[in-house]
Amino acid sequence: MDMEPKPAEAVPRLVSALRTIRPRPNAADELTQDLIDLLKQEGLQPGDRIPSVTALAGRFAVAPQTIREALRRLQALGLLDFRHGSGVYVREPLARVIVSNPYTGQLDPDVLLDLIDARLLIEPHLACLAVVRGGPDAIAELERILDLADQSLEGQDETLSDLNLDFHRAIARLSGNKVLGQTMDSLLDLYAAEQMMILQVYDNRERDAREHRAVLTAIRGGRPDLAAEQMREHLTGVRTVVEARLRAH
Amino acid sequence: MDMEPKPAEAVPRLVSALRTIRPRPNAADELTQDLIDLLKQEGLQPGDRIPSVTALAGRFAVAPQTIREALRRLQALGLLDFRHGSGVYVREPLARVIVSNPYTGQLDPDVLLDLIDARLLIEPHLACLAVVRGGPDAIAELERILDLADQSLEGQDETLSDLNLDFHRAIARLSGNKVLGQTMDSLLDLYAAEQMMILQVYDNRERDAREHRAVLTAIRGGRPDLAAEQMREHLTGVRTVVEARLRAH
DNA sequence: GTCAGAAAGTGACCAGATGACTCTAGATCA
DNA sequence: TGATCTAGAGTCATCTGGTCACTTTCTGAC
Repeated sequence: MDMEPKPAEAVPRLVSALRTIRPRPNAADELTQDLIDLLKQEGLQPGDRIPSVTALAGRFAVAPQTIREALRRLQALGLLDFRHGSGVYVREPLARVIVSNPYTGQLDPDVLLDLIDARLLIEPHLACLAVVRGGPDAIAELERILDLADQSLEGQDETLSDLNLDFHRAIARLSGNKVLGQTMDSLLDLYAAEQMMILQVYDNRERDAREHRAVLTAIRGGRPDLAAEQMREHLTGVRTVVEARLRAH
Repeated sequence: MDMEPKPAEAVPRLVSALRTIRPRPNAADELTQDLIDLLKQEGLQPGDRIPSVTALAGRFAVAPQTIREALRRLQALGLLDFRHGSGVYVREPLARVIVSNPYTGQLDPDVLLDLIDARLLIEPHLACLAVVRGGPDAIAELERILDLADQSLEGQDETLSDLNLDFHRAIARLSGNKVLGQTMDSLLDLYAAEQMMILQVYDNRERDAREHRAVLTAIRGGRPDLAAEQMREHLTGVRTVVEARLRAH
């Protein structure tokens, strides 16, 4: 029963002819969609700078504040990156469909365990797919990440942690399933934030390195079931350690 | 320096004493976090109205526009709902960690298939968990949804579609894993939007109803493996239909 | 009691201005 | 020559103050 009294004068979308008058309520709502369409159309990639707020305001014939509100939404979704005095930059592929909430403070312990359980369901399957779809160059990439991690075994906590997560992300990407890849990216974002906060000294460096190598070996050997099993064992170990650590506190 | 004539009466931040002076750049960044903390602390639930923009501006001693930018981010994450002339309302549990991008236009065909494959990995597992964790009242809820769906078999497309998706969401919630539950909610949001756009007349009503009943029967019978298998079969069927439909076009 | 209309509250948006930060092209200096 | 410093332009961050649109509520007439 939605007989809208809204006059709804067919609005010409971006590209060329701009609308003459933008209907009052929720210009920013449509603007957000229009903006992302425009940025996609211009083929902007992560790292690229988008036009300035004032330029966009001129282009869409709205006030700069309205543009800012629309861009803020895309920032919340992790798609854009604001840099004071410099500009607004693309951060993630603009077609990304699944994202994580960047404003979750510290996760509840049970949510953290749910998160690991989710990884435990998804990642072994991805490792399996990675065997099927991974070419030589992809395997070389995985190897490169683990080599860098080995070199950082004695170094910064954060660097090593990032590299280890990169390994997991790379496998997710390798699976070829974009949705699952983005889902894993989001889950790992959450996990990384948590790791920085309460798992700072979770120091199973050698063990992580060993288990990651085992996964890579299985992938290189073309053994999907083994890759899944190694990944499962690895994450089960992680879960055990995290659970013990949560209890300790 | 910004020697503001502003008296800067020590702003009483939430909880207790926080920073005295808010650093100029990116007030909205911290504001977003502070706002969500405040709303959580006040125990606001989905459906509740949050304080007005001007009230919040006064409370945090910033301009209304700054509050708006912060709230826009939470809107993009699906946590808040702006209603012109009425107020801003809580839409989702504020602790939600995984969300979908509401500004994805039409999904690429391969992404849509990836989406179904993701469901195919996750949902059978959730159906299995639902058997273990589901009590009598939960099963009654599932039954209620399917009964309503049956009554809508001849009615609105959209109503039936919503009910069918509700069935899947309910099972995801039943699993007890909050992260996987939210992940499924996000995936189903994407699927629902797509369904509205290109699968309008995907009309396997009776078949859907039958297969949903089969899943429910397995859950009620306390047979986890069977529930997973029925869910897998159901989704495999969906995938086949969607794939055929995509090829047809 | 019902209904229409006024009034208040609230969001949507614009215009204009100031401050702060980044980046770069010249100018300066060793 | 080459490195360093500086001034300026470009850009984001925020404030102030206003107008309009929509919703909700209350009031008064019927």
